[in-house]
Amino acid sequence: MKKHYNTILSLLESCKTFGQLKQIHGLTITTTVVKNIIPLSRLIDFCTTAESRNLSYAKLVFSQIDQPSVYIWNCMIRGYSGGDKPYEALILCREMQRRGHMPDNFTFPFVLKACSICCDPDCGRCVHNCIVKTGFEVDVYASTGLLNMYASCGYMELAHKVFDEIPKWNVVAWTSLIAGLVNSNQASEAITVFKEMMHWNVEPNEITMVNVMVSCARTRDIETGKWAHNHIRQLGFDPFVSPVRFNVILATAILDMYAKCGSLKTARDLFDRMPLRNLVAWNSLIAAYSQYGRAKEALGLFFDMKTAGLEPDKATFLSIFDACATSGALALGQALHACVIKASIHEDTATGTALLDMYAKMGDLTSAQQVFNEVKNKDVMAWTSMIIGLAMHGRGEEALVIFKRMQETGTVIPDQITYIGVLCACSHLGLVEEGQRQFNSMTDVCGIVPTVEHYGCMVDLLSRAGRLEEAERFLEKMPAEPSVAIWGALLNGCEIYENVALADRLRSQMTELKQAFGSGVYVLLSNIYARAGRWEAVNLSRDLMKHKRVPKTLGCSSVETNFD
DNA sequence: ATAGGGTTAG
Repeated sequence: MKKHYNTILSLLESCKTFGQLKQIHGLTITTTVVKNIIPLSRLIDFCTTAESRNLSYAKLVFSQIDQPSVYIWNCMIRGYSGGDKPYEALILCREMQRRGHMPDNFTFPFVLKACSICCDPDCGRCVHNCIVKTGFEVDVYASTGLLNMYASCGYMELAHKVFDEIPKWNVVAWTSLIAGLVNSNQASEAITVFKEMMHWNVEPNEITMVNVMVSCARTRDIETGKWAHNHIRQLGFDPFVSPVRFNVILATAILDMYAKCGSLKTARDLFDRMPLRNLVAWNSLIAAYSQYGRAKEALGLFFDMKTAGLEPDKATFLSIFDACATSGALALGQALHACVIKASIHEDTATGTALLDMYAKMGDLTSAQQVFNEVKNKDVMAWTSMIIGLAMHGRGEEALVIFKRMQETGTVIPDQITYIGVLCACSHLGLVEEGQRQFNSMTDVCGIVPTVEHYGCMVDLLSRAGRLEEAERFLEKMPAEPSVAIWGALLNGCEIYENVALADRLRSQMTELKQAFGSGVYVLLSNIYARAGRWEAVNLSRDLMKHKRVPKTLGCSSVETNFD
């Protein structure tokens, strides 16, 4: 009996595969070792660790144990918290308490992980209370778990509070806080926290630096990014210097930092030096080429990727559809549309949106609408892309119909971009009252603070309709300096409706500004004065250019070019 | 005997 017991324990020790485990389990039954808690614990441990997880088998063994120890409960909870049914971990934890076992310092990290994955901060709060009640709030693992739980549920104030109460901040606690800030779109705060961590002389590790790189990428802070890269080198784990144990995630994060900040040459160089490139690395560089207007190179890299044997995923398609749109590669776009359908991701919200956006930009609104109709869960961006696509192509009525349908869903709330499309549609249709109504409900009902673009749309709308005084009033209300396009829209109205007095006022206002104006504005002004026979004023308008030493090339608008 | 933080996208 004792001999069997020891044999089984040593067999379990060296057990590598699930097949072996089942044999050993059989052995415990035939040798009646089965009731002994230690081999059972080992069995459960094996079935609940990440590499060899088999939860149904673990559950089977578990159900045959009369009095599971806390260790066994913990293993089961660990297994579920890392599996595809994390809420089962929460149920098990409750069951464990019902059967008279209090969770311990090992239980909490697992349960909190389950709360994070389930995004269940209410449950997380209960666990928090339990941690306080059982006196484990001083445990660094429990606190870090809490910190992560709050951060991943978006409760950064609570995460901060937990962090502040940790007695001694180690690198993991700092990194958790940094990661939490990154995940809740507070990348610049993450950098601040990182600098504070350095101030406390806590040495960052690779995971810290991944988060720092992501923060620099998101904030386009290449200065800190370069500094951090250099620091990684000094710490001796720059994957591009010592690729012995190449950390592909850190390498990709560094690559992406340079890529997002527009240092495409450096990014490309690093990419070429990577001994191992995963899909994320390819996607990062493809996205950068696409976003920095180098569509041809994005497409080239995409084909290289296919040659290298990698299959594009959603992220790849997003960049590629954009690149197709800007380079006018309709045939390729259509072929990839077929690929997307084959991979059955055409119903995916982001993919569908990128696809419809591509068709809309190329003027194929029929296809754009078809794609739009097939998108399963249309979010704001899907609706907005469709609205802007229609508005851009002079199909304002349909744009407004789509907007109405969007409001009727009652679940999708328009954002500031949606309203740009809506106001643009009104402007092209000459629907002054409708445009004003929409502008008001945007601010009053939706609480959106209008940006320069929104005011620009209103100025454009009113100018086209000849309601120049109202347009001027909008100009005065603008939160920032009007863009060239807005001055242009108003001057355009002055020209059409022959309002020289307003043109005069605008000219003197514009002369006061530091901003540069292109020859378009000058031409407009000159025309207005010339038509009114005010030849002496034509020279005044020329001052607008002379003073600011503006090159005679046209500074065209963002508002106009995007939507006309 | 069990534990915490990581890369790409509109």
